[in-house]
Amino acid sequence: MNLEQVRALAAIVDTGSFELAARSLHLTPSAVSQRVRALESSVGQVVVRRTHPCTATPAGAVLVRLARQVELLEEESRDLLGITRAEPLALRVAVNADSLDTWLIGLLDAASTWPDVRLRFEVADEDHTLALLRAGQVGAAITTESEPVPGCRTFPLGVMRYLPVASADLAARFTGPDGVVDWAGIPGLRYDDRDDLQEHFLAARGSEAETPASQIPSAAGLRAALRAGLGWVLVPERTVEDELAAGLLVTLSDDVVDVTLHWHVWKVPSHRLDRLNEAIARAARDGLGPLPGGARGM
Amino acid sequence: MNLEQVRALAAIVDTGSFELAARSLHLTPSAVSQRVRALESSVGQVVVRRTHPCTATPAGAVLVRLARQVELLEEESRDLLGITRAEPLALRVAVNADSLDTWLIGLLDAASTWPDVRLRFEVADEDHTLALLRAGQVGAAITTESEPVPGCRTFPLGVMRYLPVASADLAARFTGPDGVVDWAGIPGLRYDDRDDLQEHFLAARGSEAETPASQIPSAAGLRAALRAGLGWVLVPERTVEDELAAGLLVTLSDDVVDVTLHWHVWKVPSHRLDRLNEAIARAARDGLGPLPGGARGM
DNA sequence: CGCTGTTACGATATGCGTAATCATT
DNA sequence: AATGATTACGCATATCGTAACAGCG
Repeated sequence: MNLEQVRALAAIVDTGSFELAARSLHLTPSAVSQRVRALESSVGQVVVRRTHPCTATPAGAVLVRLARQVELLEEESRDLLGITRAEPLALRVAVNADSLDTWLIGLLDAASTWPDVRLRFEVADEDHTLALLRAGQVGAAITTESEPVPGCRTFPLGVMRYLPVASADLAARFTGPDGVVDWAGIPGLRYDDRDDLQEHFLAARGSEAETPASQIPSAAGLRAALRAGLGWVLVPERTVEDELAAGLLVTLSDDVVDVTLHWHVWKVPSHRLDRLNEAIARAARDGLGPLPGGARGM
Repeated sequence: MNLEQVRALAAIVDTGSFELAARSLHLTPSAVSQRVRALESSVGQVVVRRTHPCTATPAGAVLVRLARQVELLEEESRDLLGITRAEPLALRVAVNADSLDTWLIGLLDAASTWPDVRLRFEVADEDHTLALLRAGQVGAAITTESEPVPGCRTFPLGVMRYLPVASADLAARFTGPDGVVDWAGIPGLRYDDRDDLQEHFLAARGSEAETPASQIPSAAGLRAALRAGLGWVLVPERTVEDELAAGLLVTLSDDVVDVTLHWHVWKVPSHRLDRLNEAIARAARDGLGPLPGGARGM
């Protein structure tokens, strides 16, 4: 198996097209096409879907992961040999939007001092982060599932607590004299159409959850809408602590939603990954709630 | 960094010479020499000592490990793609002689059913197994130290118990009427010149251990010499259970030497390594004593 | 019809083998 | 001297680029 050809495949999946891949490899599109052709004939399977953007087939995903892991090993060796490359290595990490908006910010401070890596966060739904990891597209992922992934190490990060909040006046408008919220009537907000957390919350409260919630796929936008009284939303506790204390926002219920987050990462020996693991664990310790079933470190 | 060149280096270290490496790569010695030359000029360091046999320099060791780990990843990908190569992959493991003679035999039964790997045991002194692992020469090692190796995973295996034994008549000859053994007088046996276990045992008993022990670097030979009454020796308990029960051999003291063994293995995602880890853990569970400080699984 | 991937074909250059040379024992 | 690594050199072939072609939106 020719690893240069595998690299070409990875570049295509990275850039999304043969043309951009050729540019990044300092080659012509023709050469890239020929490399992929040779690779496909050697493995006997189609490795890339010629779509826009180009995507890896299941067979291609295996090879993409191979390319990335070899790249990591190679950089590790280069470090040990004292050969420093000009460009830092890209570490792709799949995360959910809420994490990136909240506790992962603590990681960025640490990461800013790493000269040899460039973090590439792929924001995805919690379910989809695992798919990206399986596909070899990312080297690590934050998930809600602790189900292990082949070739990966897993450790629990902590609990992210969501509170049902709304602006004080909106809450007052939809709260009865008995202090019970009219869940079916109060307008909802949500980040994107994959946000099933809120639907579960509503379903558990008898509301059939067909409430057409406003959709604002921006953390800042969502908070602004929240403050403006456009609707209620389940948000990470940390993001609204100040507003709650100031009385601008109120919780609609004492119930909370606790989501346990897990870290999955390639089992490849790399000090870059080790350092990332440590920093992630630290950021989680600082920014997430403790684990439910007794403390277990990494 | 050209991985074909790195492969050539690994082949040289494997075979011990440029010529044999060329044969194994289906090339001429000239081509191998040129590859190494190109590699050395690209990393700016000498990677192999032109001795007999050829050995890797520190820089070369880094690259050899890279080659082996990439090979493992590549095979893993090939498995996932359903491409089975003709020749199984060589997994190199550094072990101490005693383990290979005793509890590791249980592993061989399991390993015989693996069509895709060929185990290559490198027998070495316990201290040297770690060196082989660090050098990238082997992918896993059994050691007496739990000190972690960068890029490796470690778990404890269990305790190997050594008994001081001798033939019944030799024991009788060097045991006083008070039942105390004349450690300074009784002749000793040992496997090889690295066997410091016995010297420690003697030193702890006041004997200054300059006893010129007979040296028999063969497990079968050592046991034959033991039965023949040539000397006493510290041997793994399991190897002499039957003879002790039959009264052919006797223990010279109730004191035992317990050595805790540890497993170190590359942190590379490979189902071959995972399977090996499991089998090792199982063999250790069956063939070694339980861990001293409370049971902790892998 | 423009965009992007593929193919045909000529050009080049990487890298091999042959054979002579050098070093080491 | 013999063994094994290196080097000089010519050559083959893999691989690239150019340019024409094809599929698709």
